[in-house]
Amino acid sequence: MAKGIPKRSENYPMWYQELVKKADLAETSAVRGCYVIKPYGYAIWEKMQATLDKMFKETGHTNAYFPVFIPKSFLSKEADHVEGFAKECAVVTHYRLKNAEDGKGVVVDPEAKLEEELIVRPTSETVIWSTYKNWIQSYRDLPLLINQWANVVRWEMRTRPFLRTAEFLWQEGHTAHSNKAEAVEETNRMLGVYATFAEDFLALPVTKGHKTESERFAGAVDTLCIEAMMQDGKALQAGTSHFLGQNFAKAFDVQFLNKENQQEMVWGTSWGVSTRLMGALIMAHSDDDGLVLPPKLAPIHVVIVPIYKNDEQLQAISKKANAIKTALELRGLSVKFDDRDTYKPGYKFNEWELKGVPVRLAMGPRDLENDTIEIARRDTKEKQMVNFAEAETTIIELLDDIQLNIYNKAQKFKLENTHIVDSFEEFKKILKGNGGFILAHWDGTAETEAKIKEKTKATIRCIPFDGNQEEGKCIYSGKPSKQRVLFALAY
RNA sequence: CGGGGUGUAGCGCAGCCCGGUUAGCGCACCUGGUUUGGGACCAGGGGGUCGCAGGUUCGAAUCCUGCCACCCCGACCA
Repeated sequence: MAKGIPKRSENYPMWYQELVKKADLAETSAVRGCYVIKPYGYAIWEKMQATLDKMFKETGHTNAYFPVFIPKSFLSKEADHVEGFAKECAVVTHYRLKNAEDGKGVVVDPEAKLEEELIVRPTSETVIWSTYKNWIQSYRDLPLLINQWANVVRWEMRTRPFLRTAEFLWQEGHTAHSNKAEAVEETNRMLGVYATFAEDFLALPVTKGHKTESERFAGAVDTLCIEAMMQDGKALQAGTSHFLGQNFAKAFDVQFLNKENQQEMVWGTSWGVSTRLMGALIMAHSDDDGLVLPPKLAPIHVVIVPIYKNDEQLQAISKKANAIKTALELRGLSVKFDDRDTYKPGYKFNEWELKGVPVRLAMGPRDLENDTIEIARRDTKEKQMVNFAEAETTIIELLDDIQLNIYNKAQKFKLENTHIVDSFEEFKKILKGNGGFILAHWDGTAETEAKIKEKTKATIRCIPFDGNQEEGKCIYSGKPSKQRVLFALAY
């Protein structure tokens, strides 16, 4: 076991936080609730960004950037929206400091009070729709498909690295359409992009579905989401895509002239994923030895650790190590030759395992003699000895296998911990035990949903797309229901 | 904002109850040497206004009072 990390099974939250710290992903900062993302953690985020950005462009979107400050009045234009975010906004009231009269530091200059306070964006619908009003006049201006990479601030009471932070990095897509069908299609398309990204890159199986009315995004007509299962059985919302209807168009008076020369309100969508995905990645795959990164998102694919007793051996090993490094790099892989002479091999093995590097190569005197190399995979910790000449192809195949294996393992875990439940007693029993996803009937009312939450802390994560239509009785009220919904404890 | 806890070296902690040499240990760091196929060892070394402010006392990390900060569990949330 990695030194200093608690066991996953013993204290999951602490294991998670320690892992984030020990694997060099992030650390607490001077500002409460704000975290520093360290270079290794940021490198993973950059990989996610690059992949998503490509997918957005492939679906016709372009990037732009809007201001971080939002005039207070903007936020109140959409009633539900302001209600949803009002409680967690950082507000800028002044624009200047001055030297304190007692000579101790600086104070806010009361003379420099802003006429209208500015809100540090918790999300950008309002600034963006106020801008779209100027950009959209005709049906020819539509659809407008924009994405923004940005930071947002939500003043949360309790924070946890990556999962919930006062400031976080994300992308937010904001699109405008001439008709409802097209906007709905866009909402679905982008949820699909997220699901594909989660499954193919994060190696994380997700459940797609609709949020219930009470869990819906503030200002949306419909909120779609992908929900993933963490290793403690809790659910994590990994991405959302909102159909905004004409709510923001009405709030900001965004109209267009259609082909018949009639004014119409624009239809909108918005969708986002955040650095929370980092949390998902960590919690879904890591083990007691540290991170397990899917090759497609690993900043370093292969690390080479030399084992040597003297300079001549190191020279000989370096030559071969650099040869395989170059060969793999030509295949587009990121390879690290760890020739630090300040640490022993055992230390390096543990360190790279902690950091989740998918493949480790070790080469020592024995390998020089036999013309072999040791290949170790992070996910299963299996090692194999192969002829040096075969190393390259073995590694390439191994990386694909690891990506697949990590996904399959997560998928198996998800299936094993998804329960079909027909009584409230069993429902409570499962939540008290290992948790997981619970598929149960619900009468469709917010009252029942709230009661269940109050009694069990479990929430409806989503109404799954792939749920079979079947007659049943609500697990709590006994009233008729047509479809099972997904319940779970959530992050 | 409720309930609990902790502040002592970069990190993790002991010492406090029962006041008394120069405040200690592990990790990390620096120097030298031996090591190197799963977190090396030996020797030497550097680093502290014991959270802050008062008080009690011949004497306070230790006792008392006040303040501050942070963490955990709830409520809130991507």
